[in-house]
Amino acid sequence: MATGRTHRPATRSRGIPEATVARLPLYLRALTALSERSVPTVSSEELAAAAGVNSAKLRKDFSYLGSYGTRGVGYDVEYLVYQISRELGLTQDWPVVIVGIGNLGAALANYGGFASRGFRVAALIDADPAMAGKPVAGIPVQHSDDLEKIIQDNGVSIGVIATPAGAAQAVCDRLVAAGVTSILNFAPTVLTVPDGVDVRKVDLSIELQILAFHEQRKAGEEAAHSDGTGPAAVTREESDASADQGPDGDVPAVMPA
Amino acid sequence: MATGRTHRPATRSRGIPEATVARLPLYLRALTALSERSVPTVSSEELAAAAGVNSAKLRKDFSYLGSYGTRGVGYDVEYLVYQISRELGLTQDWPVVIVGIGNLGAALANYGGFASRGFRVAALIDADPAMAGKPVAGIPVQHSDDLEKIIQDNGVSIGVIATPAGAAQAVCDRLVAAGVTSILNFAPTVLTVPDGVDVRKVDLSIELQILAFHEQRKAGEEAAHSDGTGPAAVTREESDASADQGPDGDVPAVMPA
DNA sequence: GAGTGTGAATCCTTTCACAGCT
DNA sequence: AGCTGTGAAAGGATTCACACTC
Repeated sequence: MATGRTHRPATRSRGIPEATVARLPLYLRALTALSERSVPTVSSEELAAAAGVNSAKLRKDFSYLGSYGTRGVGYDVEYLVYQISRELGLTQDWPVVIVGIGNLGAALANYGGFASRGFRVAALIDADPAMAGKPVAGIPVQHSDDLEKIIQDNGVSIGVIATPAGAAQAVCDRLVAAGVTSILNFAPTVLTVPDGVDVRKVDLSIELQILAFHEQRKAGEEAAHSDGTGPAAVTREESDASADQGPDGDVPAVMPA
Repeated sequence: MATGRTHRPATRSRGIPEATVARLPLYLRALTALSERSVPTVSSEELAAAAGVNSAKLRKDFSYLGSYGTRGVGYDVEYLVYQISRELGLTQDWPVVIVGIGNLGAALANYGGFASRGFRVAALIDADPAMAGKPVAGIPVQHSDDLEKIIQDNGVSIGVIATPAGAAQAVCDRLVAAGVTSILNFAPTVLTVPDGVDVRKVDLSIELQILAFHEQRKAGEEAAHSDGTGPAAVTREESDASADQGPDGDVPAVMPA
């Protein structure tokens, strides 16, 4: 789903399934933690537990990357970190711009997770002239009039949209026209983009609504029979967060305050 | 994904596929927009375009809810809004607590999308004593010592975790112990919860990493010529238009202002 | 003995295409 | 004539289970 589906059938099989790609960052995070604790190797079982997936899935996922494990032993942590980083394109530095420096944009700018893993906040952009020059997370906000120039000067190909829904499509169009080919959209709107541009969306209220659905069901079930099924036993989360959706994101409006 | 699955073979079988559930909020948003414009009915084709999915999928999704359309005509907007809201459990009011009122927590508290659709921010909770009493989005922050009491007094069953990663599991445990059964997790950690508790996660850096993967692939593909440099100095120009999504084939506008 | 790598089976999701209602 | 609702086909993703390697 999301993202570059298209060019696939043809050419060489660098064919890693989307579902696998979506889990690689998870594995990477777990591996990084192990690496920091100087753990030299892990079994699929251990790593799977740390990442919150099951081990068969993890092994299958890794099999798409190649045979990086050792039978009877497990995986070399450092080596795997490198391989996954390379596969994800994180061995290089990606300059990112964030457009829309409201509460959310500021939160994103301050979010350490970006900088830590291959991403660098190259610029913050906002339409409000009053914001211009003000530093957020140590980076001065620039006015959106200069959007195209900023994109080009910094060679940015990834943009983050954190504007109100009403402004998102226009911002998106300008980003794309200026050369951005990947967009992470936080605005609750469906973005329309040309082919070849990837959009992923993160939609807070949608996630809550999905939870509400399950919550409601639980309430209904209880009514049926209080059952004696042993509760508990521990499971792991997982969920995929942010349904990825097609090349575009979500839906039209109804906006926030 | 997530969610406690399978208990019981399910007598009732309110069996709506997860993938469908994840799209219902999307449809709902599109329908709400139509409703506000007083549009009385929509065809699956139109609604699908607005939601960014294809019409066959949409019809199949709706078929799990029942037969709410009229052949030859389409769907009654108001009626569908009601049916989907009910299915998602949004006809009732869900009190939500947000734990961790940093940049992100504040952004969430201010996010209008919550209040608008069945959710009510019942309380903001933070571990920093200095925050206590300070209003964020008009709601006074409360100290985390009182977490259990707050949950119980407000009958909260949905919690949002926006704390740093290190604090997330402990907060999660306390929420669950106090009665919360659905958690939306923004902290970059895998949460372990008892069976019967749903966790969905939203992970910003994972989304970016997925984009980087595809971005890298694009760069590699056009490697036939030019460059030699990193992704930083890209000059793009592909983009052939025609986002696939819209089954109708309307070509997106690519121009900015 | 321990643990990876992977065909084969299973399950879930999407897409097709058309019968059937209005 | 138009559009929904849905079996059936196709495609993915997950899980099983075991041969194979260290």
